Amino acid sequence: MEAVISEAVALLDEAGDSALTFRALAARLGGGAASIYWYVANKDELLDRASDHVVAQVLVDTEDFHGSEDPIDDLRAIAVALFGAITVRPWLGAYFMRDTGVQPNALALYERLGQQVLRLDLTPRQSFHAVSAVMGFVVGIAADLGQKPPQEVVDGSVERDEHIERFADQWRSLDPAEFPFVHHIADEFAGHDDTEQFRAGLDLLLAGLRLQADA
Amino acid sequence: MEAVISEAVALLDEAGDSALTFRALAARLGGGAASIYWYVANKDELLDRASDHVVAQVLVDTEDFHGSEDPIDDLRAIAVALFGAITVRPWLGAYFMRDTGVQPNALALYERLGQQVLRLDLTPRQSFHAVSAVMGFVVGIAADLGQKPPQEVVDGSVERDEHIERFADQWRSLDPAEFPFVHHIADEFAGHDDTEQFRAGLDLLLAGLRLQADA
DNA sequence: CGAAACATAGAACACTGTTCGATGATTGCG
DNA sequence: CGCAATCATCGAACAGTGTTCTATGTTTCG
Repeated sequence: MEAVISEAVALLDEAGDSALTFRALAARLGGGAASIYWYVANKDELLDRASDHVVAQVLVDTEDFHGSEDPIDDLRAIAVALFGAITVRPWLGAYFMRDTGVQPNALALYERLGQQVLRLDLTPRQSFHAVSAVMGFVVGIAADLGQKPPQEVVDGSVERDEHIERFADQWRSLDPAEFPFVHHIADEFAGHDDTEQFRAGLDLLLAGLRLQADA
Repeated sequence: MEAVISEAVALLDEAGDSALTFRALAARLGGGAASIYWYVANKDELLDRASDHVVAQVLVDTEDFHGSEDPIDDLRAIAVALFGAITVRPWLGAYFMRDTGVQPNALALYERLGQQVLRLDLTPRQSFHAVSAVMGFVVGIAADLGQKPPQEVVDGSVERDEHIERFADQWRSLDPAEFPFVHHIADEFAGHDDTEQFRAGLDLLLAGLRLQADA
């Protein structure tokens, strides 16, 4: 049983979303496809269990992220850790938003974020909105980055830079009068780092939260 | 051609993500499934075109959202409009994040957000991060709401409240010592409004942005 | 008129999730 | 020990999917 979802995660990690098929998974486990149905009711449950399995690891990794002087620092640290986990596993983003309240470990993570917000001076409604916003932001940005490149860039990172540069060139070739902003940030886009981009947005969100807490 | 993607959008609107199949679409159009391949190379392109088609409408709806006294007000208005469009069409969220830079109308929307940010006093990098953050937040939250209820709640909104209430009850039955935050916000969750929740998070983000612009 | 471009479908293929029924393996117990 | 009951596995089949191929009509226009 543990081997089933463990191998499912491995399969997703190696070849992505579309690679997880009952027959492929069965081949890895050295058995028939129908056998998997003894452990899991359907594919949805398989994905839920796989997601929850890696979220459990995030939970472990963020175990000590509490009790620092500034609750918002803890909040940021947890969010960054979750973001990192989804960045490494793009498939996780897609299957994360669904059933946030159903998958036990996802709920625990939600709670962990919430406990930091509890340390701020906010109304219940404000804290509910704050945690939902952080969670949504992390998942949204991470899923955004989850779009895999066309079919190249499955190897070296040099080609990744080229791919992103080609994108920027495409932007630069647009009409400057009609797309002033795209031109304005084309260079930034060309040399951007995903994690830095995420942290910048997160900091905006947290700055707004701090403003609200200090009001 | 116009009829193809138009009917595809209608199909997605009526019965959701899984209802759009080549055979079902062909039946609606009164023809064979293979005929669709004359207009579109594969299903991915069909979905891209369908997405872009409705984003075009968002573009029209937000045409006048510029030039107000406060650029951030315009930014908020555009974001809310986009959020509304995805709320009405949950399928759009899932297919929105991919190829943001490829689908022309999505790029135009990105530009429209960016032009408001240009009015703020920011570095190119800051404005790049700001627009990406707003875009990611909208899509992330909207996609989060896109998870359709189990299989009920396809009709009256009364049952929706019951469904959400059952969720809240489940939360309330957790161990208060282990889940203090979940208990703290259970009532808020039970009576929450999706749009209000979104706007609250967006306002946090925009407050942080204003802080950065005024610094 | 006739050829070239446009447009349409039916049949088949490979692949997916899923079900069913039969067949082994293991275990507990009288 | 023997044997029934549970646990576990698998092959074969089904319905449904995206996609391709090839053949056939339909329109356009020189």
